[in-house]
Amino acid sequence: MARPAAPREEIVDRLAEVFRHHGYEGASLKLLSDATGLGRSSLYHYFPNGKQDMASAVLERSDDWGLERLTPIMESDATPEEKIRRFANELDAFYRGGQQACLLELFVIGDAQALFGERVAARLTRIKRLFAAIACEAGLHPDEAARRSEEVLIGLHGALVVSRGLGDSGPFQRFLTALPHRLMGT
Amino acid sequence: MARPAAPREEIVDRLAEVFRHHGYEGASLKLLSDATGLGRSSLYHYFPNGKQDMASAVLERSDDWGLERLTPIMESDATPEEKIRRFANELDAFYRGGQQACLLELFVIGDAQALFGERVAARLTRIKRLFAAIACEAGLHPDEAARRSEEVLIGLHGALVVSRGLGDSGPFQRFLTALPHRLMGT
DNA sequence: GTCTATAGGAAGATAGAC
DNA sequence: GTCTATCTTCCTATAGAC
Repeated sequence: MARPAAPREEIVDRLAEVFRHHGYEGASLKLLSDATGLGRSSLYHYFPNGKQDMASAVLERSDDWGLERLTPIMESDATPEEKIRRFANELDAFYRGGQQACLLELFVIGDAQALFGERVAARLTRIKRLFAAIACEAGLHPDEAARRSEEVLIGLHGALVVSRGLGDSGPFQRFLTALPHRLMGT
Repeated sequence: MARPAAPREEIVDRLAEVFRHHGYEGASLKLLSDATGLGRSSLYHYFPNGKQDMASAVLERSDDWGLERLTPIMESDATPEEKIRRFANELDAFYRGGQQACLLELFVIGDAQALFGERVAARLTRIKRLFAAIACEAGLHPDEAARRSEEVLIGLHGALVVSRGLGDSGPFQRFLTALPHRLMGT
């Protein structure tokens, strides 16, 4: 049992680790309790609806991460190339070099699908639009930007799956390196 | 409870459906029993080590599928372009137009990771080599073929995640269409 | 807020009759 | 091979004292 996590944000971060490692169904209350250092009762105090609330909070915090880390980059006056390069750095840190699974792929399985499927779809769509916006900024035709942003969204999640499946960060790293060219290159 | 499945192959196919829909941890014996029409005892008769054996059989059958459906294409005297086009058709059928999850991504989560992680890695590597072989046949330099086969492997799994996450077959279909060009195009 | 205790059920797995 | 019955363990969730 880890030391107790005091601020709610840190609690949710530790919950996220468990969900990302074990998936929704595999994340038992015992694992969630151990990871946070909080007893079952304390968890239910913070999250009255139990596991479902915890997963929801984790998903929301992941949304917040996007707003906090990605939006400022978008709104900066950097060039599109520079923006996408910073994006790549953020993604690299967020997914720990590709060894950390994405919640979105975990939450379209089994019970979680019914609970969070729509939120997952919405989030995927938002990320895709973000990529498309950068490509448009770089001067690509909106249709071409949409096509490329889908490719890049696919590449991101595929690279995570493959890197984790092979136990090798290489594929994810190579994807991030090629990302600017994939999105906007000729 | 579905009608009983007689031949072992069909039993394993039905087990696979459950694993693909619910993941390893989410696939409870009740679900597995209902899907096959076999009681618990019967399941343990066929699979003495329970769920672990069932998942193993499912993984093995998925390997067999590759050998039965993909190897003949590889060994045919079709052009590389024709081979990859047939590959795409097989993949489309196997993943039901992109709405069916891949076992490999499900088995690198939680408990399944420890049990099947190495087999998953081996299988990913084999698929990658298959793609690379076709690209080589098409005349690409081995290094370039390796690079492209990784991209295509990433694209395949990413397209599955995104299509399922969005509840839209479009991304997977577009990936399959672009597959020949991605692997061998200029 | 956190503790202990426990309900109530579902999980994986097994035994023995047929 | 399949059935019923059962075991043990684990699960989510709640109640009530502190």
